[in-house]
Amino acid sequence: MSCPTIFYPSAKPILYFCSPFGLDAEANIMEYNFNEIEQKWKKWWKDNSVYTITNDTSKPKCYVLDMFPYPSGAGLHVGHPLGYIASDIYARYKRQCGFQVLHPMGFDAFGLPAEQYALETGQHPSVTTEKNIKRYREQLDNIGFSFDWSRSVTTSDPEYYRWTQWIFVQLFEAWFDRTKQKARPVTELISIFEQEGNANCPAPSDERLRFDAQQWRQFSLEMQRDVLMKYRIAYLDYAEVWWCEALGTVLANDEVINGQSERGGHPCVRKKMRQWMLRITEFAERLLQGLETLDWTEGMKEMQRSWIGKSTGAEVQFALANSEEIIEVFTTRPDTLFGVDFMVLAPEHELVPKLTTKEQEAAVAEYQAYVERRSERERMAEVKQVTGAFTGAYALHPFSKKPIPIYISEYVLAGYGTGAIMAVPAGDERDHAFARHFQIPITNIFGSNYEGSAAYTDKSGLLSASDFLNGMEVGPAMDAAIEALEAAGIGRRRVNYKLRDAGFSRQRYWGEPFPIVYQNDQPFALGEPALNLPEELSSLPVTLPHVESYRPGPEGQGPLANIEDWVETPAGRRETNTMPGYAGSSWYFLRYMDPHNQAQFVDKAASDYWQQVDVYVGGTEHAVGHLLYARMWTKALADLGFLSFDEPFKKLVNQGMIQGSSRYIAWNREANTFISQSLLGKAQQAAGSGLEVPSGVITELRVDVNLVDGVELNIEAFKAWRPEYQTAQFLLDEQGKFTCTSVVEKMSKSKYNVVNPDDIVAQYGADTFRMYEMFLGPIEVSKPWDTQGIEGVHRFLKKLWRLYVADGDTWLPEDEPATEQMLRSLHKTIKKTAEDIERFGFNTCVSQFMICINELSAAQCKSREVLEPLVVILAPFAPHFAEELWHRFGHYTSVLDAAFPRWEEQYLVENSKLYPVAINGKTRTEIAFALDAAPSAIEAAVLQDEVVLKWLEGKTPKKVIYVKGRMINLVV
RNA sequence: GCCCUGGUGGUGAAAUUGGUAGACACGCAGGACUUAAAAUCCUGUUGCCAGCAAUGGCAGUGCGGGUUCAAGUCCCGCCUGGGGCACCA
Repeated sequence: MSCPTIFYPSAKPILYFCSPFGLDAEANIMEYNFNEIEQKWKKWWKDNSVYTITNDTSKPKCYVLDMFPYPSGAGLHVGHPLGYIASDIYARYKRQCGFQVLHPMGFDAFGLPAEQYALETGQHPSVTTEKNIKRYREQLDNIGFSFDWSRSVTTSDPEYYRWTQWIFVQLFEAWFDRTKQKARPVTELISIFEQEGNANCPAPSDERLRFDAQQWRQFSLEMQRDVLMKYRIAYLDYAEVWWCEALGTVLANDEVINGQSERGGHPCVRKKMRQWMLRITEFAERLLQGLETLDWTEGMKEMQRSWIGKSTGAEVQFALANSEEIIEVFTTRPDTLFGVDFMVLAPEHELVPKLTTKEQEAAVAEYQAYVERRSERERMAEVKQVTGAFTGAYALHPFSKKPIPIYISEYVLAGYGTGAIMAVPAGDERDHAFARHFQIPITNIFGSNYEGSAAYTDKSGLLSASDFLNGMEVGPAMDAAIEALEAAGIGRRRVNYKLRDAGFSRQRYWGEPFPIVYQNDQPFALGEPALNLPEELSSLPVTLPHVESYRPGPEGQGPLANIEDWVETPAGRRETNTMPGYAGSSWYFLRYMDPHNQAQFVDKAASDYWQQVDVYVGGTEHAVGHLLYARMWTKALADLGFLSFDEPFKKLVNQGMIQGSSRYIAWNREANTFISQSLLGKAQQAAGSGLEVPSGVITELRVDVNLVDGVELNIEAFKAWRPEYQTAQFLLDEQGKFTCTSVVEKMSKSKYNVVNPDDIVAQYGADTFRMYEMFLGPIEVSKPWDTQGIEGVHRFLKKLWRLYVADGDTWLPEDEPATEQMLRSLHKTIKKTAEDIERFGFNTCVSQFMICINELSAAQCKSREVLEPLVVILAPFAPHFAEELWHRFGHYTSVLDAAFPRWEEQYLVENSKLYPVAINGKTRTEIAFALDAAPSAIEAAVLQDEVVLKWLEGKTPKKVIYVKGRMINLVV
C-alpha cells in the first residue's frame, strides 16, 4: 500500500528549503527584490551603453582612475573593490554635476605569477591570463561599476604593448639635458657634439669623459654609438643581479634569502650582466620638485622624498701618497675636512686592488671574500658590528698634506656617492666606532663639544684645530671649505641622490619583448635607418612568440633565447630579455584617453583634453615603484613634446586594506571533542550544568569564516567541509550554540578567512554591498571585514524601498507638498553628501542617508518633491536601486544623467537653537533661544533659569560666554 | 635608530573651525505582531554611585602634565598598534 503523494504546484516549499541562507524568497518578492532589479538595470545599462563616453571637448572633464589590477588566479576578495567603489561613487557624482567623466578599468596582465604557474602546470600564460581576466571582469560587473569597458586596456595585448615598445624607443632615442632639466632627442645631442664636443654636457654614465667637436667627428661610428649609450635615457649597461647557477637563471631580490634561492635553497652570487636601465636619476630633482604641486598625502610624498634621498655637500679629491690615482669622496660635512683621520673605500671599489700594498694583500683579499659571502640581510642585522681591513695605502690631506690611512669596510656602500668616504671620527658615529675598533687616533675639531667618548654630530658650535676654518660656525665653514676646494681645483659643491637608475631587463618570458636588434653587439632600435631591416620585421609591435617551454635560455638569458628562428633576423639577433612589470603600468592612464588609436600612443588633442588624472585611487604599496616610474615616463614624454602636462596624478587617494577576520574553534584531540568557546572560560559552570568539559590540551583549529554566523559555528556545514570530524563531539553552551574566537589578520586563502564579493552580492545585492563597504569606515584606514554588520545597511535599503513602494507594487510618492521638516531633512542630506563625496568621506554619507530616511519614515513622507531628488543623490551609492525608482518616477533616461540637486540654505536655517548651558565648563541644562535673540536678553533669561540658579548657589557669575549657535558658558 | 600614521563603548565608527563626546550602525537584552518562524516595529545599551521610578551625581576619548571660560581636538613628555626607510657619508 502506498501513500498518496502530495504534489505542490508552487515552488514555495522547495525554494524555502533550498535557500542556503534561510531567507524566505516569498517575502523578498513582495519587498525590495534586489536580484531582479540589479539584473534588469545591468542589462539596460549595457544595452544602452550608458557608460560609454566620448572625447567631446565641449564639456568640462574629470578623470577618475583606479590602479588597475593584476588578474591573479585567486579572483577578487571583498577587500579589492573598496577603492573601486569609492572612485565609482565619485565618478558618478561628478557626472551628475555636469562633468564628462573618464572612468576606465584595465588589466596589468604581464608578470611573474602567470609565468611561474606556466612552469608548474605547462599552461600558457596567455591562456591563464585570459581566463583570470574573464573572471575578474565578471566579478567587477557584478558590483555595478560605471567603467567604460570600451576603453579597457590589457598590458599583454600586442595592440597595447606595441606602444609600450614605442615609448621605450623614444627613451632610447633621448638624453637628459641637465642645463635645461629636460629630456631631448639624441639627434640634438649629436649636433651639440658636432659643434662643441661634450664640454657642457658630461655623460651621466661617465662623468670624466671629455671630447671636443673634432674628436667626436673622428670617432668611429661604433665609438660614437658607445658614447651615445652613456647618455640615452634607456641605456644598456652592466649591473649586478643575483645569479643562481643551479637554476640557471637570474633571480629577483626577494627570491634570494641568505644568499640562497628561495626555491630549492641553491647558492646564488652577485653577477654583473649587461642589462637595460632607465636613467631615472637624471630626473631626481624634477621628481622631487614636482611633489610640491601634487595633492597627495604628506606621508606618500615623504616616502618618495626619502626614496629620492637628496643630500647636499661637496665632492673632494684626495691625492695618494705613492700613486698618481686620486680618490673622490662625497661628504655632507665639508666643514669637518680637518677632522679627517682615515678614509674608507667600499670593498668593491675599483681602486682597492691598485692601491693595496703587498703586506696587506692577504688581509684585504680575506675581507673581500668575507663581504661577498654576506647577504643583505646579514649586513642589515649586524649594523653595529665593526669590520674592515687596512689597505696599507695612504692618501694626503688636501690642505695639511698629512698622510691619511686608507681602509676598506662594508659600511661604505659601493652604490652610494662615490663609494668612498673621508672619515671624521669626531663628528660621525660610525667613523667613531671604526676609529675605536682599529685604534686610529681621533682629531678633535669641536673643542669642548667633543669629550672623547662619542662623536659630536650636532651642527652647532665653533670649529677648532681646523686651520682657516677655526672659530667658524658649521654653515659658513661649509661654504668656506667648498670655496677653498674649488679654488684649489680639488673639489666642488655637489648634490647627491640615493635614487638609483632602474633595471629594465628581465630574463623572463611573460613580458614585453624589446624592439631591439644587435649588430656586432651594438643595439639598434627597430626603425633606425642604420639597422636596415625589412619593413615587416621592423614595425611594431614585436610580438611575443609562442613557446612550449618556459625554461631559461643559456647563460642566464630569458626563455626567448631558446627560440632561434625568432631571435635570428636578417639584420642581427634580437634582444631576448623582456621588460619588467612596471613598463606597461607606467603609461596606461594615457592610453585610456585614446585607446583605439592606430597611429599614436595617444592623440595630442585627446591628452590635451583629458590632461592629468584628477583623482587616482590605489594602495600605498606602490608608493615608490609604480608612482615614481609613471611620473618619470610622463615627464619624459612631456619633454619630448608628446604631452602638455608632466605630472600624471594630481590627487592621490590611498585606500586601506580590508583585513580578514579568522575564526578558531577549540578542539580536544584525545576526546575528539570540540568545545564551544563560551564554555572554556567557565568550565566549572558547564560541569555543574551537566556538561562535561574534558580536561587536556586544547588545540585551536582554523575554520572557514563562511561557516560561521558572527561567532556561532554552523556545525553541519563544518562537518561537510571537514568530513574527518564527522564523528567528533560538540559541546554546546546553555543556549545550544557553539561559538568560536576571532582574530583579525590579512585576508588570504590559507587562513580560510576570504570572503568573496560574489557571495555577498548574491545574498544582499550589489547596492547593499557597495554601501556597506563605504559604511565600514574612512576609505584610507584598514579595517576587518564583518559580514554580520551588513544587515544594518541592507535594512536601510529595505526601509528606503518601503518609502516608495508598498505591498509589492503600490507606488507611494504623490504630488503633495512637503513639510518644512521634510525639506530640511532632504537639503541637509544634499549638503552633507555633496560635501563629503568631494572629500572622499563616504562613510558619513551613508550615515546621513540613514538619518534622513529615519526622519522621513517617521514623518510618513510621500512627497515627490522630497523623494525624487533623494533618488538622485542616492544613485552614486546604490545605482541599481536608484535607477529602478528613477524610472518608476516616469523617467526614460538614466539617473546618471540627472543633475545632482543643489541644497538651498533657506531650508537649512533654523530659527531657534537648543543651547547647552554650562557652568564652569560643565553642561548643566539646555535652553532654547531664537538665533537672532540679543545676547543681553539671553543672558538675562539664563540667569533666571531654575537649574542655572541651583548651580550658581546664589553667586553672581564672573563672566558669561555666549557663542552664537554653539553654547553658553557661565564662569563662577 | 629615523620618518609617516593611528589609539574614542562589547564591535565598526561620528564629532570637518577648540564649543552638548559616543551620531549612524552591528551585537546584545527586553517587548509588540505571529500557531510558529522570517520580515517589520518599539524600548534599553560608556562605566560607577544613589533611587521603586522619572531622574540625579561623579568619572570618562592610550598615560602624565600644561594652555583655555571651554580640550577627543592645541602645546610638552611618555606608552602602544600599523606602515615605510635603514651602515646613505
